[in-house]
Amino acid sequence: MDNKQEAEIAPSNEAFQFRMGLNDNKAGMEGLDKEKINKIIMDATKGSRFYDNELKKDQQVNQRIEKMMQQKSQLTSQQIRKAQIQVDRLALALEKNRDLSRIIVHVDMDAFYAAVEMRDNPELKDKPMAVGSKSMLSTSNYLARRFGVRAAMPGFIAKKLCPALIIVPPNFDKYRAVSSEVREILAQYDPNFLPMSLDEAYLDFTDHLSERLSWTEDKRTFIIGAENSEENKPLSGKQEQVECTSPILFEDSPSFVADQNVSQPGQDTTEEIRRPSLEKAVVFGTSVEEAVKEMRFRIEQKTTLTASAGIAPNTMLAKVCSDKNKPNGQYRIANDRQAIKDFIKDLPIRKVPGIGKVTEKMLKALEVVTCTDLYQQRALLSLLFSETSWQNFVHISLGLGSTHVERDGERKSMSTERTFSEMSSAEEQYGLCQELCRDLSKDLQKEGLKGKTVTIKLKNVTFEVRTRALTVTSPVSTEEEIFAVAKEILKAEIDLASPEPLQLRLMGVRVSGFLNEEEKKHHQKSITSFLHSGKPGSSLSLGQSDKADPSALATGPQRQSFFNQKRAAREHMVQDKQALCSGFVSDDATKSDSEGKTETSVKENVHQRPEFTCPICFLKESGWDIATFNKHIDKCLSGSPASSELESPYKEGAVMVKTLGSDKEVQCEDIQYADVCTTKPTEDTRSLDAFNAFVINNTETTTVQHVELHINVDQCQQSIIATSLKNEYKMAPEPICAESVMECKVNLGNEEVALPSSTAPCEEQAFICPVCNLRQNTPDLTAFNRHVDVCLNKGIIQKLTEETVVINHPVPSSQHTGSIGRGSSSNNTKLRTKRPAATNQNPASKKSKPNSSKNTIDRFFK
DNA sequence: CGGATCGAC
DNA sequence: CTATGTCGATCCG
Repeated sequence: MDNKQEAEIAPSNEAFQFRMGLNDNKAGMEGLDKEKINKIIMDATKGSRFYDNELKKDQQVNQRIEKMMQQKSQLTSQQIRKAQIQVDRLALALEKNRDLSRIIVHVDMDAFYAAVEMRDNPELKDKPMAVGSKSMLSTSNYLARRFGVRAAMPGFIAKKLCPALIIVPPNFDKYRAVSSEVREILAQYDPNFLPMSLDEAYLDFTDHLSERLSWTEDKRTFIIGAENSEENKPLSGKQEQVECTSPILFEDSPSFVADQNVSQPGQDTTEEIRRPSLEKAVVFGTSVEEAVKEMRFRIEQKTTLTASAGIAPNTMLAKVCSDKNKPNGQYRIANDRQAIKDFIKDLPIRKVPGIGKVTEKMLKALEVVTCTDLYQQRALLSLLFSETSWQNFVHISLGLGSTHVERDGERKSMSTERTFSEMSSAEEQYGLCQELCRDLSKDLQKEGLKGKTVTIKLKNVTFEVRTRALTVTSPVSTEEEIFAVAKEILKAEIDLASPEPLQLRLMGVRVSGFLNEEEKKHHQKSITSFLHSGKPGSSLSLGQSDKADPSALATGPQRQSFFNQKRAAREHMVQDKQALCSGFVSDDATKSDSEGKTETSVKENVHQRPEFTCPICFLKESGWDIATFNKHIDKCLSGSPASSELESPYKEGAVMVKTLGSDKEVQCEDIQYADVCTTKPTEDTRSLDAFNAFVINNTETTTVQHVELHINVDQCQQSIIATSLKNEYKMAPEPICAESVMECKVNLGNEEVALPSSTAPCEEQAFICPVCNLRQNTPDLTAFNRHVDVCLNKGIIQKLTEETVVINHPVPSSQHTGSIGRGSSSNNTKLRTKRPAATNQNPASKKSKPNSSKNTIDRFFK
């Protein structure tokens, strides 16, 4: 038993291995070496129930890896080659589209909580300390880190590593206060900066920098020791300025405080810096580095705390950079492709945000450790991981990331949970559950949220976690409402464990499935506020409103909402967009938030016009009373067309066809554009042209033989362009149209993707009608387009639902028949796959099947 | 929709 | 004695 245990534990111990930080354990300093640290941790860990559970989790990961390796062993070189082409195509497109125009900064306060505590209590300054509780630490100072004391480590283990460790309970209010001081400074470099937590934020410095270029020197001059005057203003505004005659120009790498406390940020001589006698003016340059130094300088002046920063062309790289010269340092990757490549080359994947412990281990099993490995194995990875995952990998290995900082949308859930000493009595458990519901309901009501899904989370004394959820029809928010649901779930769990009591160490309650703005209005049956938020036109203003006021719930973050989609679709169909505004509130009404004013103006508006206009389908009706009108809107909102006059939004389609000769290199001339509008010509040719231009620029001379098809439906030009780059064969936003055309056109390389057998291989310079499959060897584009138009008009376009359109082909070609919308033929499934949102920062997740965890589930709570 | 898992702070 | 709390995303069934 023992032997076997040892053998199994050995490889798993990696999970507990301590990772030495870059700046740890400098020679001559007090501390522990890595081996000692690991031994102490192991001794304190082994045999605990926590450890048992960790081992079990580790085993599960190992099983996933095993499955993955087995999958890998069954791959043929053929498959890999094919995948390689696909992946490379994505990589090529991404590379072409690389945006090097932005300068993103990630700021990160050094050991934030610990630093604040040390600042406010001089006794702590030269002692190892950490902030947290006996059971869990949230951060430690740099002295404590030499002993291996880290965030997310239980206090009792930290004490074993470092008996002298002082553990300070957290003061979140204080941290929040300091944080907002810091944020005031950040806002001056990017008013739209994105805070990730109290001590971290992303900024887009691009705009600041271009302005900064024209700034006079005094706007970039600051005084040391002036942090107490509400803000260290640029010199020009200062009256009591001191000896600005000899400004200190900053040198390159050592920062302003470097000479005073380079290795010991905790022990800095803040008194001296503060003392007025030391006041000096410093001038910062106009470069990025200087600007960021200036920002860090001001943070330190104001708070006596240091920050580190990373500067890069995108958020992912900036984040990695900010870690590079921490603490109290900064690092920049130039906006230059080669610089990025050099940086990425040996970067361990674990460093990149989104790659955690598990992903690291899985990739390690495939001998992927650095970003270079990640790139080299891209084809393999695309076959072993989910689409979102491998595409994320490709992004990472190319050093790509989000190039803009955007605030998150509305919250999706709210929860509270508590850990406690073992609890077995059902009575107690119900009581606790109610208490949690009470707390949660308070929080929910603070934000005015109601949700339809209640989830409870239970953790065993053996650390097994299980969650149980229930979705109810009417949204809940009060303690009673939530508890009514939570109680049911809890009861079911208690009953399930039956004679045995539940032995819990944690319980949590979560509410999700919030009503969105529309649904809220809907629920209130308040048509006035509905109209208020539904003013057309606001979504056309190029996202300005978003940035300007992210807190404006009424109009702001609802970009992707059902309502806006409908509205946008409708707007696009109407030639004169101005016309839409008639009958709605005027601009200033939506703009100002003075409630009474807008309310009345809306009411008047509705009152004075006996004619109602549905804000969703824009149907006008004069005979309605408000009740009928509301009913109509309800119907419209629920997704079914409330009016038969509602036109199909799928009026336009445009197909881009590239016809390539076999094994011939593609030249720009080979690319033909066919506009196959169904019933109406495409309205927005400008963006279509942009799209074509892109494709043409993008083909270069690849040897890949393929046909691309892009369907352009309703208003989504932009997003289609963006997403089509991600994956060529999934780009059609309207699967029906895409498939029906694809089937006769697609010819993806010689041995590649299976095609309908009747499709003859394309010949060079030949046009094939996407509808009737007719081949025309005379390359007359206009004639061809005319033919396609005619052909399409013969086809009957039927609107089945809001989302599906079926084209009945006049040509009885076998592969065209059948309803393509629902279940359809095998190899086309990809075409129908709905794309994920085109976000860059996706945490990786795996495709490999979940381990049959039946066993563990059955044994849960035993 | 429900449940599990990952990842970040 | 003693291993957090909260949130979003993703994947699978």
